[in-house]
Amino acid sequence: MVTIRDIAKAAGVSPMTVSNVLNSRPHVKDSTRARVLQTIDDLDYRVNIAARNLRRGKTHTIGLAVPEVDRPYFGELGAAIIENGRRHDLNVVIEQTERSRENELTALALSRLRMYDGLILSAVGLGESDVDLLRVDFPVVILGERIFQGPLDHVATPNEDGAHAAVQHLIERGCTRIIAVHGSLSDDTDVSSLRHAGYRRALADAGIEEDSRLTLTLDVFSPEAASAAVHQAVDAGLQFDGVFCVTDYVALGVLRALADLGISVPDEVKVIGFDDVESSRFLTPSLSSVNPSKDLIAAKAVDLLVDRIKGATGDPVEFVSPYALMARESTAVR
Amino acid sequence: MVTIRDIAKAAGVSPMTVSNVLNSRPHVKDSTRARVLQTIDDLDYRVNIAARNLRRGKTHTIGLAVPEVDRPYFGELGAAIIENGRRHDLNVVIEQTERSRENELTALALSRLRMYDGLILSAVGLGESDVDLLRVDFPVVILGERIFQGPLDHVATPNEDGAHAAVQHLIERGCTRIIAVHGSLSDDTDVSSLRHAGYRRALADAGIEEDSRLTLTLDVFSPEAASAAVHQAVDAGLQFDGVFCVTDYVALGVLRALADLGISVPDEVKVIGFDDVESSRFLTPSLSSVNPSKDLIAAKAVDLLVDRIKGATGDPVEFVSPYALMARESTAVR
DNA sequence: CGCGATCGTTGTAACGTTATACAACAGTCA
DNA sequence: TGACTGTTGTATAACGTTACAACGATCGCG
Repeated sequence: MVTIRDIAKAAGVSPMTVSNVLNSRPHVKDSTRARVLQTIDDLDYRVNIAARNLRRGKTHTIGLAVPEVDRPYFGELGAAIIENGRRHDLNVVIEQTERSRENELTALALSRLRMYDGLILSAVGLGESDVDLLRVDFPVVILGERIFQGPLDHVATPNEDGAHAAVQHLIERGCTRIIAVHGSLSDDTDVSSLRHAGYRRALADAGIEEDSRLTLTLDVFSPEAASAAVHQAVDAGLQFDGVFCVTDYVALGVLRALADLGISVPDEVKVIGFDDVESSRFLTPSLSSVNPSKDLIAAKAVDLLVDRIKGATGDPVEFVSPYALMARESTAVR
Repeated sequence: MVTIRDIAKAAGVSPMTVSNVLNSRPHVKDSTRARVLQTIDDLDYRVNIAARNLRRGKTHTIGLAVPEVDRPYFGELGAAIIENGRRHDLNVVIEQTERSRENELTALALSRLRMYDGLILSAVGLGESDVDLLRVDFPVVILGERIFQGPLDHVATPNEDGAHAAVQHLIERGCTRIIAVHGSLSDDTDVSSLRHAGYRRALADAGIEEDSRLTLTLDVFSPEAASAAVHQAVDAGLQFDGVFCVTDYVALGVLRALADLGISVPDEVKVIGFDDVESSRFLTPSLSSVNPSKDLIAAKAVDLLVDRIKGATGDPVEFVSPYALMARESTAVR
């Protein structure tokens, strides 16, 4: 392995001068700089990042831990975070927690942390009860779904208000019997519960009485499961004219099931999702959805993290991103 | 920052003994071990990974560089690689190259490399002409699309044969005028060119004469662009009864355009994609596609990389994964 | 011409961990 | 008794980089 010392020897300078050249610091004569660069090129030298990180105590890298990298929403979120990281000269690496509380704690607390200057954690497994475990002396921003009044900065999705707007939109378009398709409502702060609260509030605001049979709960969070749930509901004779899906990902299965059953969207049933994933615009029918301003979420999360990395010590910040309702064919009136 | 030395002092042992405890090495009395562990817990000590990596010269982490993390195919690939990495106790981090040759070279050659024990690079910007730049003395597996007879192990997608099977399938279902929707055919080894070759061979095998007007080339690789291209072709009066899409991602735009134009799939036009992304099963109509055995690709890539990390020095391996044709509604005959 | 400021460069000492070699000690066996 | 084995522990010296202080040389200025 070629080290800085080899370069120094070959170029006839001290290791420190090589280091100065590598870091484009001033106070190096142009001719010396050129000679060192030439030597670096000749010997095909590469900086050893581990050594540099050790010495500097910084890695210029932040981690992004998401539940699943193969869910479109998290792919798009990752791309947005990477883009914002670049603005601050930060390298971003993505890790997967597999939706498990344990892995989220691992990402958060375990040794690996030390390879990053900070972490953006999209938490779905951790809950209010884990607040004490979040007291880490390390820059972390909690992202996305749950509400935390914890010790960490939090960038939240407008879950309840967004869901409220979505369901209100269905009601405005004439729906009165609206199904809600959710993941399991494990506690009061998971995505499904928060969005369900918005659903209920919208019904209440419109004076529509809630019917618990209209809430379909999935044990697995997937289009397959959503599709199966809709099939089962229809087979059981459930009447409905609208479906609010907790995510676009789930809506994919719902739309598919309705097509299988020969139920026309939007004529017989209107469907709306949440997340406004790229592909939703291209489905047939195109899927109405709530856009949670992913780019803003990413920008805010990175900015907050950078502040903390720089040493900001203020109280934890809670930021709820705005949302926009994207009305498309799946909720059209004709 | 609490170091191993602090623990040693507090527990009344040498730093080396703490290290031995941390790495569960033998030759430490149980009582000593317990005392050290207690001290570690008391002082809330965490290993400094940078220091350990420097000293050990290993990181137990591999990188996966993909063009775009927000394309479903790469999300799914990432998930598969992570899963296979776990089998070898390897941490996987994902980076984005933005489809640029330059960034791919950066990921490959630049300093960052040193934070990983190896790299899996899904190359779309690099070409045959860059072969010399690939002579790195570092474990790297090239993934996916292009053909390389380079100095590195290569796990290839069955591009030509898969495309051939897809187009043959269209022909068997009665299509005779088949559009091909591609990205730019920049050289002979990019995805589009390879798959296009399969398209042409299938036409030739069936005795269908090629019509160059039926090849639609996108300058941007997106559903939007694909949709626009189909609109334009139809407006120009182009007659066709089948569409072969270079990826499912592009097919999304094609299906959407056909729906906009009131052209029925599969009755008037049959459509097939490539990649067999998860959502394709749920589209209406569900999209026929070529499944390139993503899991096998991931497993093979990780295995090869692990071998190289362990020091295997044999000739570069070229592995082409098998494919499976998934016939769905978009190519059904009724 | 003398003095402080600036420039270009260097030596030294870490950063926190671990590989290596070896020391101290107890027990075993001939 | 002494040579040996095995256990438990430690001292030392790195890994490759960079912060810091300090050096001689050059320069501008009064």
